[in-house]
Amino acid sequence: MPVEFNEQALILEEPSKELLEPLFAELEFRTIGKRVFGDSFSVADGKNGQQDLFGNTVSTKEVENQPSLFDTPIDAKNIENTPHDYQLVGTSEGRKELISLLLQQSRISFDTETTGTDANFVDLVGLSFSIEAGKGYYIPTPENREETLAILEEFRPVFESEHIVKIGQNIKYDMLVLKWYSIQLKGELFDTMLAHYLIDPDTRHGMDVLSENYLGYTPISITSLIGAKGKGQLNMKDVPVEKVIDYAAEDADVTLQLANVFEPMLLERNAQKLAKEIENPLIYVLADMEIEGVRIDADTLAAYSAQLQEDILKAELSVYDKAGLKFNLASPKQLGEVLFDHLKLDPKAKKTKTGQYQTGEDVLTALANKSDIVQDILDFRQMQKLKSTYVDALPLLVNPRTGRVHTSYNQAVAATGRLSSNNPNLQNIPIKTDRGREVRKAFIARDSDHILLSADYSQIELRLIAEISKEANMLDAFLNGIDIHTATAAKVYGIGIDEVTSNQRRNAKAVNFGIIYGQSAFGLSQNLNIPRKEAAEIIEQYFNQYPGIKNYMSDTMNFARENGYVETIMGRRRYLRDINSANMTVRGYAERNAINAPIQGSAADMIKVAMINIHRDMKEHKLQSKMTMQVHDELVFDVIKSEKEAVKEIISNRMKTAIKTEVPIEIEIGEGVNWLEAH
DNA sequence: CCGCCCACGC
DNA sequence: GACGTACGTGGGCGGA
Repeated sequence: MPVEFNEQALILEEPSKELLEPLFAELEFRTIGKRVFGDSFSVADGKNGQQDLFGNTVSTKEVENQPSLFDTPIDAKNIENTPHDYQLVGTSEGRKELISLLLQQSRISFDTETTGTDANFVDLVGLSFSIEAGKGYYIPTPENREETLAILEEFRPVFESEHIVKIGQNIKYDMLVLKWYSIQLKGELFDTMLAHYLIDPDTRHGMDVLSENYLGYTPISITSLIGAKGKGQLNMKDVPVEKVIDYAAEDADVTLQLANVFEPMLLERNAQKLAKEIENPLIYVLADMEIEGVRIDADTLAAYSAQLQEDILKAELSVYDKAGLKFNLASPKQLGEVLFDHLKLDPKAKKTKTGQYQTGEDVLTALANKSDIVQDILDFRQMQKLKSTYVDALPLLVNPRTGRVHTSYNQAVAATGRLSSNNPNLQNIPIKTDRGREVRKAFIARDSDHILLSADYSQIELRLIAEISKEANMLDAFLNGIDIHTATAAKVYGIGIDEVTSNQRRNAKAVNFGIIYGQSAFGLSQNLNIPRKEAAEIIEQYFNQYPGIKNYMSDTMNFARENGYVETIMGRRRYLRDINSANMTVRGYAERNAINAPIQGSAADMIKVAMINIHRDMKEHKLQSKMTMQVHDELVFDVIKSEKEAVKEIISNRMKTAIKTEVPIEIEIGEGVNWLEAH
């Protein structure tokens, strides 16, 4: 791996964790944490220390008293009342024995303990393994990097074995930590977080909650080790090793036990293939993309920031001038009061449920003819957003080890099967406005020998709704290569393709998107700013011309009502608990999910398959170029110029053929020195 | 610290 | 009469 390690960067006193904390708390990714509660902790601290087969101190606790009905609920199992055998493996001889034991296994679970939550910045503190429920091993790693590397070298045959299945909870994190130490995990993976994501994507997938729900066992909380987050929280490396043994070994143990529970559940829910052929293999692809990172032109952003700052100030002063008073323009509450109480721009101004005036973009735009203050406010908002969220934030996330930004793709957040991205979020980089597009120019190729290449699926969700519904007219339009929104307009308005006006196409486009989301006539009328009656007529014509779509919608809803779930082309399920609710609002939400989830989810399935195949092809052809970003229907590559044609061929082939369909799948490939040019 | 409002993407 | 377009991430405000 072409990564230069910088010793200084490795000794981070304060890993940048503020941003990650909420995410990891939600995932209960148990490496850094929450809050100390007292000290009801009992570990192998000598008083029950014994020698184990590795000649190390053993932390064991036999169940002395079964909990009585009167103090602890019977199902509230925890380390205090549950037999376990968690061992410290702290010597070279011990490790040797453990490694030889691990190498005999067909599957192992493991976990890493680290100094923080961002795999790209942390140091390793220890490793834990489990090969049998109730048993676990903890191997502390020294603070000295060279010594840790030496220990990891001992474990390399285990991690890099093609034959041992590696079980983990959010194993991509551990994979990345190991990659930063030049260990390349290999072999089949089983991620308990992803298994549960396939079993029930709408619920939570953190280890603690999974353990409680499926094992009836409450794991040791991270806060009992490192304390509450905020000032005074310890780092895992500062926790005495005897405390970490149980915590870490229990993690590996619980993970193994969860895998044992989830494997049959995956089969029951028809999700085993998705796990084995899509989600688990994709972990390798995402880890490679993340560690590769993306180059950012910090100088361009710095210059743009200064310019924005100037323009923001101008807009702000203009607003204060026109309003006749100074206030905090960044405060929607204050702005609402100025616009509607002081300037009285709209006597019927709507308020939010918290009693503030609404000042969102659509509200402001509707007021644009009342006062030219509105445009200044919109400009201010837009520039402020660009500056704070992108222009100023991105350079702060450049990793000093690599000079690149390394996003994290979350594979278990979006209930439809999509990925999400954070730190930074590379899936919401601006594109719609000129000011926003400037940000895209700052995403650049690795060096002058490289270019960025962007490949987009064209109208993938509409193609998939045509595919799934088998709607003949829509399939025809795609098969004949007619622009789908123009074709839709011609149908809806009963005119020829050549007669469609740009306004008619715009309306048709809005309906096409509305259909995907289960939009109503009211929603369409709002969106297009047309009378509700007109919107209803357009929708009626739409269903007349595309009867297959109408059938798809009612069939899908009936399926959901009967089965309690809907599914994608690949069988990815989303359970809709509220589909039969008596509450109209709640049920309506579930019904829209029933329509949308198979479409959005099938598109997610397709690009995931493409990514796995592209990744494999690029490795097999020993190409140096890298896939670096995924934005739902787009893949971005950092391509060495000499490989351009070969890479294009692989991308095009694999994206088009990821899933066999009747509807033609088309992609667009662009290239350039930056992301804006490539797109 | 956290919920709300707002705005960026697909 | 209320409701009213899917899925996300994140910055800043302001009340607790």
